[in-house]
Amino acid sequence: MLKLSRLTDYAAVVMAQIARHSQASHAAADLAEAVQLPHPTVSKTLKMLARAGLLVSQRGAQGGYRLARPASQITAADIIAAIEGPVAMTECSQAEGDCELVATCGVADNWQRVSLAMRTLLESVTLAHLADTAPIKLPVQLPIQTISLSAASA
Amino acid sequence: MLKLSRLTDYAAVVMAQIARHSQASHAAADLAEAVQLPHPTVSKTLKMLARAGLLVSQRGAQGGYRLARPASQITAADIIAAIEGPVAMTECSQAEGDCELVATCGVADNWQRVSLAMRTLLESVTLAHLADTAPIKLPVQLPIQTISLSAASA
DNA sequence: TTATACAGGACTAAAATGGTACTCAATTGA
DNA sequence: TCAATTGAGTACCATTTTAGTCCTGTATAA
Repeated sequence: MLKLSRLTDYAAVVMAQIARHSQASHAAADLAEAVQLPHPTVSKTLKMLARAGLLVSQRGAQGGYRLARPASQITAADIIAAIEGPVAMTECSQAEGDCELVATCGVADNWQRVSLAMRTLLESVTLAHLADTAPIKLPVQLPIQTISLSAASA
Repeated sequence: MLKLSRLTDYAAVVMAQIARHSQASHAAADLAEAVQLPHPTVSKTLKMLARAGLLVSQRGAQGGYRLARPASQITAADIIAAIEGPVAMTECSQAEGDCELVATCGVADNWQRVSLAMRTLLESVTLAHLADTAPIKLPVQLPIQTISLSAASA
């Protein structure tokens, strides 16, 4: 299904919630209440997002989380990477050389190109888009063979 | 990481192997040998691909698997769907109405649009592309807001 | 100094995934 | 018609990943 993990899904929802009131500081408990999810889980998600540099945290009374930068400068790829690690479709498209089947595989190169295209797509979607109630406008897909990714990337 | 499962990865490799010699019938054991993977696992993968209608199987002596249609008419999305089910990024983008958090979620619509764009991308990559040793040419990504997906799909 | 709120880590339960084994069914051809 | 070949189906187990909880520590504001 190529699905996001549930935590990643939560992360997106929570980030959107924060983005909609980006001036204020948000306590984990308040956010959990707002999005109707278990407190400890939301808390865990927030910690991961903060460690990835997408949120900044403030301890103590009146503390909480705020966006580390404007919502328009945080991408879907950032959020996914914060929870699941770098966006990559196959093992070998993240860690080079770990796969001892390269010889018999024969599709590695092409999967990596597809993977790159997906990452590009996810990088073109910002938190501002996600949080917006208006429909996102996504890049148009021109017919195949308009451009060679190999030329563009390598 | 938004990764494919290992079985899906195997499926792609095996399909590419078959596509490169699409005239012949391929026994599961031969394919396993060719791609250097455990027989039972390859066999399982082949069965799933056959059940999804991507391969046709022939029992008995001299039997084996063949492509159900030309490699240019089998897409990456087909292969992924055969093993993992329909391509969808979130729970709610496949089964409508199952999520009781719609009210507090606020990002469902937009995730679905992203999901659709990813599916479109995967549908634009065919088995013929994957099996080819030459680099795939992927659709060019024009700058955002060129076209509204909502207008295109809904 | 006390209440608030995040940080970090350990731990457990549940689910998905991957892999194996075994038996059955179909086809070919001797 | 029988034996060899090869896929089909199913049940099972091991491992890993994921999700969720809890506890203790630490920083901050009032």
